[in-house]
Amino acid sequence: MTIGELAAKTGVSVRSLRYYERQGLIVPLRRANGYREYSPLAVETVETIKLYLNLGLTTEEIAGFLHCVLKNKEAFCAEVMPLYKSKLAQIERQIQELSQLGENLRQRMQAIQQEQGEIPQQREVPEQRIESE
Amino acid sequence: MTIGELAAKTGVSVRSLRYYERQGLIVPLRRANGYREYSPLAVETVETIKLYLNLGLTTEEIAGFLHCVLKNKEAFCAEVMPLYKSKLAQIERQIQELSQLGENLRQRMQAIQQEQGEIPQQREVPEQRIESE
DNA sequence: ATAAACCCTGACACCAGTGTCAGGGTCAAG
DNA sequence: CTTGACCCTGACACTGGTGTCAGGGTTTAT
Repeated sequence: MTIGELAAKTGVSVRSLRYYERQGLIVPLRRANGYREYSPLAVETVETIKLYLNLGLTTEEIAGFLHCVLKNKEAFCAEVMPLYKSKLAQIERQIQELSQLGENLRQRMQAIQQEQGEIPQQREVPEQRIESE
Repeated sequence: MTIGELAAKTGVSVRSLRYYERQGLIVPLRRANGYREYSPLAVETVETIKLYLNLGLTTEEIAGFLHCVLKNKEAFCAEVMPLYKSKLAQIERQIQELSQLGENLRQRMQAIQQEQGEIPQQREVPEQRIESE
């Protein structure tokens, strides 16, 4: 199977397949002419990679346990749980930060609306101040 | 005031001040020797930039209304509200996506723990499958 | 034999802000 | 006059996955 055929079967671009290879996720054989030769199992491998990418893992993280989960059930791969835990913690940190940002934005928006309510006549904006004055 | 002095007063690195200048946020005068010369007002300007960066705005977005808010109250700058609204919507989208990711992770973690509970004997991992086999 | 469709590698671009280095000028205190 | 501290510009790196192009080789069907 050539890279183009694998791309068609999995919906992953040729570009991305070559990137996964560089990341050590899927390393095909080579034909005499230099073309990549993928085994039929490669389809399942790529689908697995897609699954973990959709879980928010990076290719580098996936590289750490992909070989294991291709041969075993996820539960047998000791690398997986700690990774999921730290990834989940990281996601929750990000949500926390974004929530704080959103709260700040809401407060500012509310403050603006109050000011506009207090001074309904919309004053026109004067000329801008330039730092180099 | 030189760029180093402004950096010391604001806690913003020299590198970042030059970046803000390239983004059009703060444009100082130049001395005869080419050194940047900042007015005392530059401190306030940089503090304002910091405030908006902390709100999650980009330098490009800040550039669109910075001149206005330096001269007026925020409420008088028509550019601000729509920007806040779209930024807030964007943040909420990101939170939504992260929450979905986290939910998926939690479900996988739970599934793993159930499997481990059902099959307590920890089988050792066999040799890895290599794609190029 | 030629054209179309495929393959190869290497490289730049994107996003955003910052660190850091190279290579060179300036200024102030000793 | 020399030294150290400061300033200048330009450039690369980082993050992470993908698009895209250049420049070139291969294969397949006509």
